[in-house]
Amino acid sequence: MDKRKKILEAALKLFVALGFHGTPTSKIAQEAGVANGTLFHYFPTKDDLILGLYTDIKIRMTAFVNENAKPEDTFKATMKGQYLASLYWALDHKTEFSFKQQFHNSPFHLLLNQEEIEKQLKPHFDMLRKGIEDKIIKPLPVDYIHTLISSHTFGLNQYLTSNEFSTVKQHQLISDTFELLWDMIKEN
Amino acid sequence: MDKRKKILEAALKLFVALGFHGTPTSKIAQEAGVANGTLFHYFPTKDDLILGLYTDIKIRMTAFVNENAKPEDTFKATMKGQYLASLYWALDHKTEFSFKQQFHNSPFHLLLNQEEIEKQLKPHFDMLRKGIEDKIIKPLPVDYIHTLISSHTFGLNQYLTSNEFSTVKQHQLISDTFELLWDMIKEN
DNA sequence: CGGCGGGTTGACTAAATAGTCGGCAAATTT
DNA sequence: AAATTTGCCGACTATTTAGTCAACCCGCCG
Repeated sequence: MDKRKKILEAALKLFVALGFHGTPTSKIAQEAGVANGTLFHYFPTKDDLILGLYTDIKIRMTAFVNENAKPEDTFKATMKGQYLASLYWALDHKTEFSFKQQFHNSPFHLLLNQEEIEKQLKPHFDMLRKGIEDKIIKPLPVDYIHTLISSHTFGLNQYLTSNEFSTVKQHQLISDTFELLWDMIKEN
Repeated sequence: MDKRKKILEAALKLFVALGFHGTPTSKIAQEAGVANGTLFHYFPTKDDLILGLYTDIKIRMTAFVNENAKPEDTFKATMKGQYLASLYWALDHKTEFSFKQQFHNSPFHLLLNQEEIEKQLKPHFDMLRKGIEDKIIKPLPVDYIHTLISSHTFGLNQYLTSNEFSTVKQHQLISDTFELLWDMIKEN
């Protein structure tokens, strides 16, 4: 039941293991336990499938971060909340995270609507701008700060994924790393 | 002349534009102005070609960084030299950098020899360990520091690539960013 | 009951693809 | 000059692939 979901799950697993073009649609259908035609019923082309999978993951991740990162009283606490939430999501969804990474670093990311991306980023940028106005963080271009934060998140995630740590230690490391990041951008 | 080189150049260009499996060997041969069979004369399989291209780029990059980042008197200056060199290389070789990124984030990176990688990283790790011993930088795991630095480099590069800055401004930004990074890891 | 329609099937096809192979032409060696 | 090697060619093939389609199943409504 819910074959669309099964297809997406199978596609995720295989794309991460074999790459986009390395995975034939027939194998995806097989892995999903679904006929070949059914796949094309839900996703008219392979590109549609890849893009559909990306948006599905993106939506689920954004939902998680929004739920778990409620705005706190201070600017720093709000930022930390978001930082922690996205990192924990990535750790709990390694395959999804790996897919996202692969997608962003492939020519497929060109299929994305640039306007759409900016719209999604706007709240975050607004928050950073406010932090600058209030002289809490350094007056750097917001997209620059954003790039630094996200690559930082990505790096830490890679480190945590390639080493196996206890949950406690992991939490400690994430928290400490946020402090490093904060030192980097806070106004002195 | 030097068909091998022509093949590598064509492969680089097409892989970045179309993805690994999105690029047929026939198109690579055509773009290189070389017969189909010639490609397979130099690279018995497509995987060999991808791996060959990766090592070729890696070698050229390492050579550049080693030349341009001579050990300076202070620890910080040495580190800054390396940081600048790799960033300038990336900016001067955008396509190569993009390929490297795509390669690392694809299942192909599994073809790499893990031992080999560690051997290449050793000098860098040794340097960081010395910095810790001498109480110049914070006593964090060296592979952790390394991950933070490289993701940082990657992020900055992405930022510089997606915005067009003047050379002067670019240099300024790179230098400033190193200071941010340095503040993050230096012992207080 | 009979017919309607969305979801599902899997055999099928037209096109594309990685890799082969027999041979050629220009160096290099004898 | 003959023989051998080497790099190179491009037509060819066996296989794979994305996508099609006619038929089918089954719940639902008139």
